[in-house]
Amino acid sequence: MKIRTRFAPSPTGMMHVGNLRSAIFEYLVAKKSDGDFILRIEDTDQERKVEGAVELIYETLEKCGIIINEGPNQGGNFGPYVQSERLELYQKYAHQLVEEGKAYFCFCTEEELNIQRQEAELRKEAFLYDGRCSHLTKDEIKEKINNNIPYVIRQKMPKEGISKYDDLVYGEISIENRFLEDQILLKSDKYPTYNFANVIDDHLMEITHVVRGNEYLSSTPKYNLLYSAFGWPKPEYIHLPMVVDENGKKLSKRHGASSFADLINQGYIPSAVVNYLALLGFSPETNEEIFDLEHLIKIFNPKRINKAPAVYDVKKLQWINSHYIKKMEFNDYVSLTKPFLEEAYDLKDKNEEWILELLKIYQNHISHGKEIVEVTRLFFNNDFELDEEKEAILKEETTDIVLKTFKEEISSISDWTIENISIALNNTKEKTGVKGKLLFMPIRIKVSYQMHGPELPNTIWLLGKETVLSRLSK
RNA sequence: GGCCCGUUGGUGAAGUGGCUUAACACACAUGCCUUUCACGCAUGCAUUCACGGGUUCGAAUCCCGUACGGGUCACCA
Repeated sequence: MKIRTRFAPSPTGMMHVGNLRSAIFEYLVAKKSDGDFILRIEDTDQERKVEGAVELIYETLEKCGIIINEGPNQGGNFGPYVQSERLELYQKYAHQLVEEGKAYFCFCTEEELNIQRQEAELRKEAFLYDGRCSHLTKDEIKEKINNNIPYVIRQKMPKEGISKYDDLVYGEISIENRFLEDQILLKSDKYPTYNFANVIDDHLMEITHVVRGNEYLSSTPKYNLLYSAFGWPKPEYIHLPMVVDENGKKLSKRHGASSFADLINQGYIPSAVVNYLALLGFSPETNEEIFDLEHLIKIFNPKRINKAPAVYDVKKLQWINSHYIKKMEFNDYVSLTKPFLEEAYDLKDKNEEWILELLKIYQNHISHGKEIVEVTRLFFNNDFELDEEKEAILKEETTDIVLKTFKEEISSISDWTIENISIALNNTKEKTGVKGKLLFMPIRIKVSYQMHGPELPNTIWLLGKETVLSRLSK
């Protein structure tokens, strides 16, 4: 049987990295066995629907190189792929269960239930719906329906026994049935609940492997009870460990840089983000950490997904991204970084050669596109504070003579080239007898206000003779 | 509170009963290279796997308990 997985986001606006990570794993599970990856839009919550969200999902998956086999835009044999277009289906199946006596109409209002909930809370008990509406007679039901009293449809859950299932990652999970509530299948607005629509669609779309976050670990028995009620085969379950922030909390939308679009806007590379996200809860058998999607499919193995929460570590993402930046073609690197530079600084009196050289010397130094702005600030601003460490170096006894000599050497350069600047540095070494750190540090600090940076001659060349002389004189 | 899940170095994370005197990566430190730094290369960094018991000739790996962390208990998805 062909393996089929699905990514089933709700169109609520942005693409969270946690969602993307699920999509990647779902894609990997399918592609590992040459299966199909399906996109299904779960828009049963009318209130949270956001305009343009579906387009954003498409755009994101495309940037990441994830190819959708079936979905709203590409069609397929199991459509429609948008839940709001499948409403009759849910109606039909919910009523089928009612007719078979496996579900019932419930006329309890939200207010009534809230009161019961509060009472249970006062008694420090967990609230479970007591199933009172399941005892209504046929006539009572008919009367209420005729009077247009709103209702929901609830599934009758077993009161005793144990439900268990095998998760590919977490192993056997079991829960006592008495903790399960008669779950709502159809809401009073005639829309299905998430759980119900999910099961119906996964079955009708012949999904073989359900891959999702482990927040569903304990509600999966409920899903299984639904499959059982219909007599349908159950899918395999692969629950992914949760993605948490550095404090161990579930990654929230407030967390900085947690949406894919944010990362791209900061100059992260989609393939690097995919690479990093795949490492969240999975580790390959070999020690490699840098891989593209194609290679990832080869080395992926769902058995190597681990159970402990995965920490979303921006430092590691940056490291991976910087790796991709170093490996980039120079032209691509320019298109990644140049817009950030143009946005942050006034470049109208700089020529193209200068801009390209500036970008070039930082290709090995930045972790994401936007970092080019901070790192090149010294070319556009003069107001920098020097810390104690730098001041200490400027107080070295050889500093004055080094700076004085170097200034003279720079002044006498007529042809402003990197080569000639290197010669000037060398001459300074010869004339003063100072070398190494004591030679370079004072010059670097005076000229760039920094202790670290790319090649000094290149930096000086970019700064220009005038600026260098004026900074050396300060 | 009930139920479910997790807990390996500064950080991420391998490891599923003996090849482990616990991989690898990030970070950090040192050395080499480079007329500095960075890049690159090399080396170092957990006598120990939350804690306490148990099973075993042998446990990070299996069992029980405790602690801590997280998830879940909606007419949200």
